[in-house]
Amino acid sequence: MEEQKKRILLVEDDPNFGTVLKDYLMMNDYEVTHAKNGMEGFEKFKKDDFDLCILDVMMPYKDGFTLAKEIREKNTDVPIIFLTAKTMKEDVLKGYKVGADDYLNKPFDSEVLLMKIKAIIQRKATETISDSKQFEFKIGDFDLNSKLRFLKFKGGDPVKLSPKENELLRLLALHENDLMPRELALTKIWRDDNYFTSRSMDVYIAKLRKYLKLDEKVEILNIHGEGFRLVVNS
Amino acid sequence: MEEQKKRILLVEDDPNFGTVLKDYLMMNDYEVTHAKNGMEGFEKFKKDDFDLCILDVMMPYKDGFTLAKEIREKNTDVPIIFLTAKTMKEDVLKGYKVGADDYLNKPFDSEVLLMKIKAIIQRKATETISDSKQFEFKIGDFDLNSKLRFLKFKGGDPVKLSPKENELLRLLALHENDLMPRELALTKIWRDDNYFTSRSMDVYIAKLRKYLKLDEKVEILNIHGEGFRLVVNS
DNA sequence: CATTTTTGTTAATGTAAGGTTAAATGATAA
DNA sequence: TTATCATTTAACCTTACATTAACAAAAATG
Repeated sequence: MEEQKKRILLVEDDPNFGTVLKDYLMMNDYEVTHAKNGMEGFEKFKKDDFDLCILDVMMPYKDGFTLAKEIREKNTDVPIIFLTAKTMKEDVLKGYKVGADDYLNKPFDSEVLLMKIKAIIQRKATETISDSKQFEFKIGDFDLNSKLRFLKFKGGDPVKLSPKENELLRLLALHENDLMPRELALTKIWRDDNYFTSRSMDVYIAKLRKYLKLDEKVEILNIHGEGFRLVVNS
Repeated sequence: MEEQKKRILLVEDDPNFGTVLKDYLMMNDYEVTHAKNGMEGFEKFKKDDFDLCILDVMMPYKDGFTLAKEIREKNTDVPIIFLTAKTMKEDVLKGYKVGADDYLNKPFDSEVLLMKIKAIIQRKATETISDSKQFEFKIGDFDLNSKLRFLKFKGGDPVKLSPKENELLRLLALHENDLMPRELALTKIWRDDNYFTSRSMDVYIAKLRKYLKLDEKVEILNIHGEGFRLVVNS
């Protein structure tokens, strides 16, 4: 039974290198879409579902980081590998901030790249078991539509949620009645776990609590030092 | 926001390099156990729970790969980072085979190492969502949920437990009707066994007894000089 | 039985985490 | 640009926790 080939988006402006790499990946049973710059890369990304993105950092018009940021806005989960010239520490660090899964210094060994690709795709595969896209939730008397970013109470008017409010409430809902670790929200939503992001999160928890007050059966409890718990009392 | 410090097992035979690295990691808020060879590394690994292992590949007696294999037999999940000299492709590939999460070529940039450590530990944190076994206990008429840290008596309201209360009660429950040695709790929970931690533990025993008074069939007995025993009389 | 050691209990203290509100900054659209 | 909204930072406050102290009681020791 031939498994579905994994799809890779390769964004690389050097035509020679790009082509060689694409061929090499295809020889190894990946389906590869090659974009020649950041702009084109983003267009192709929007049109298709990819299992992995490989982005060159240095590109004219739109560099790899900017592209990665745009990609992350659309999709918080696709793995991203950066290709950086030499050992540019700056780049590496910046890459991790944007949510890179790995980076490689050019020139690199193609077998190593292959191992990394395999490892990363497999990792995502195991993660994505319970992560099936869920965007609509019933929370007590509320309906949350986190695709359209609104929260509706019984018959009332839907309230618009800001992106952060929305993502946070969605994460809580995904773990309804269970612990939603602080760290999880911070890394998934804020992509950084420090004093300030943590404070920011608390502010958003307060906002959500305000919204949710309409239904007194619904509350967000804190588990000191661990995280929060969205409970619906019946 | 002092979350529990993450624990790293560092196995590195070069004493200078090892010590420097250890200090650097400790300065960055990790708890580091330094083993000077593979043998010692494995002993220490068995004795404790670590969030991450950093293994030098080249070591006398037992090299990093062999050690990694042994570690994997005990634990399929701990992230492992290899330190390999130069760009030894062989090593890198072999490392991935053994289930490495990453590798670094010596010499490496310490900031990069730090980013990798952060990224890897965070990744693991998000993966470890549904481990709901071994966290729920029935103690007489009580239900202990030690993941959500609450203790519920029959129909009553759940009482929140502090981290220490929770861990201690959980340890007692794991040994229900049996001796739970003082030393065990002190090393597992307080990570140190001295006069003060011992006094602190007694304070927590008192707190637990207070909670458990609701059910007169449940009590915590002291075994002088040995430890405590959680008994449920039927 | 007197003394030392271990355990029991309560209260005080210091620190960290979380809550709340408002102001400052950033980002976006009119 | 202004005006508007989203997000972060700041300030201040409250609560939660762990430790330590102080003293009482029990158990062991010789």
